[in-house]
Amino acid sequence: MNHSAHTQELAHSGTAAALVRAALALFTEHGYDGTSVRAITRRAGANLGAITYHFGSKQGLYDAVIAQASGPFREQLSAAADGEGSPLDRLQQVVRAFFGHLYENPDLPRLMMQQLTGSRPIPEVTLRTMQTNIGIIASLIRQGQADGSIRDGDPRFMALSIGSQPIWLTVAQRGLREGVGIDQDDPETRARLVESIVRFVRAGLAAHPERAE
Amino acid sequence: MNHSAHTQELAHSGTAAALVRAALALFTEHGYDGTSVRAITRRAGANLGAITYHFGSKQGLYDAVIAQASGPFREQLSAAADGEGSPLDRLQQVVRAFFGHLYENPDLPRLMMQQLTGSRPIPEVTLRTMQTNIGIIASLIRQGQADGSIRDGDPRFMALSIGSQPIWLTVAQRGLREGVGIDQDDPETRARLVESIVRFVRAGLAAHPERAE
DNA sequence: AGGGATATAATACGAACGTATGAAGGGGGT
DNA sequence: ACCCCCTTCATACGTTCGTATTATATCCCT
Repeated sequence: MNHSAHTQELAHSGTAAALVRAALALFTEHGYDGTSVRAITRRAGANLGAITYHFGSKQGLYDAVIAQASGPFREQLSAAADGEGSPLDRLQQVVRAFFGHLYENPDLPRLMMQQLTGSRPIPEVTLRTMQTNIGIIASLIRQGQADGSIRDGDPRFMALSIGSQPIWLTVAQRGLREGVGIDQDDPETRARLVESIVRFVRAGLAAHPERAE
Repeated sequence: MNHSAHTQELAHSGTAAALVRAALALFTEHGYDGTSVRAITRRAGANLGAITYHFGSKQGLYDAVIAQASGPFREQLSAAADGEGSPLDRLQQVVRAFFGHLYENPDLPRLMMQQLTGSRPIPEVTLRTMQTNIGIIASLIRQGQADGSIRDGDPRFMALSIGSQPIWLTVAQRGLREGVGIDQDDPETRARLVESIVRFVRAGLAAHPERAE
């Protein structure tokens, strides 16, 4: 039997990787309790016992899924934060990167939300991801406050104001389409929405009113 | 048997109301699939068959729970929108009311999030609630744009920027406490956080820079 | 006071769940 | 060719699930 440090490696025999892929889709769609090991193995083309064999248990597979999905998020954001320009300009890039990554990995925010709204312990990697992302934004804000381009206020709270917008907007996508008539699957709508958020964030932070950008 | 228009009336025999109360708590905590009818009836002090009898099925009870929880939200918000003062002042009040209601009814945002991230159809009442709340905020923004106090931009998108903050911050409460060290259970922290959001929103909307409020 | 609707109770049923078990494949290394 | 280890497979076990069924209380109305 195997299922030891499977939260790291993920090439495996193909079966394990297929299980993670299938499980990511199903957990995202139906939640942990709503997804059966039979559904996962069927979708992965694997045997019913494959999850027990490779990951020890359903929970073990879930942990592996979370770890794999959360990993790249932090890197992408800190890359945007290390760019060129004034703090305000870089924050703008961070917001765009935030949206970009969430739009390309729509599973991630849904999974994170399920963890936050659920009752089981929030996985370590999720907490770290939140902490890092808030930290990145807050540190940019502090820089802007130091050079006078960003107004006063607790940088961490302001970072929450910023981060909440991409997260909620991507999580609520389905509800916004069906209930409010805003369809983020339409590229033009999405672009205008992102730019609206970017402008809102910039205006919410700036110490002085700004001419056109 | 009964279970007809039970989404409306809710006084009932006491048993039905107790079922709704117990179900609200358990659905919020563990989700729909994570909550068994046995757990609900046990907590409500009712017989196993009570859910079938009063609501027809587990899903019927869930619908009743959603309807009861979502109802008061819209009213509270539109009350704040009808207050005194400039559009910016009233928007400020709306944000405070938003937070106030979510803090007092912490089940509501978690339930709504579960619906948005889940796969089953989003209940009609939830979609209506989203629509109304966005509409209220957007209409205040339009007023402010008309009198020149609020800058240009799509009012509905700006409304999303505003609404996303109270919602996400209350839903993510547990994660923020455990992962970022921001504890909204502490009244002082909460107050400072809300005021930070209010200022952020005001700055994000205002057409002209403003002196102290 | 008695009868008919309304509510609660105890139990049964079939299906689906997560996991355990043991047997059957299937390639390298010697 | 052989063995051995890793993987896959088929199937069984015990639980728990949502709902149905049937019997017993409880209450209002004339």
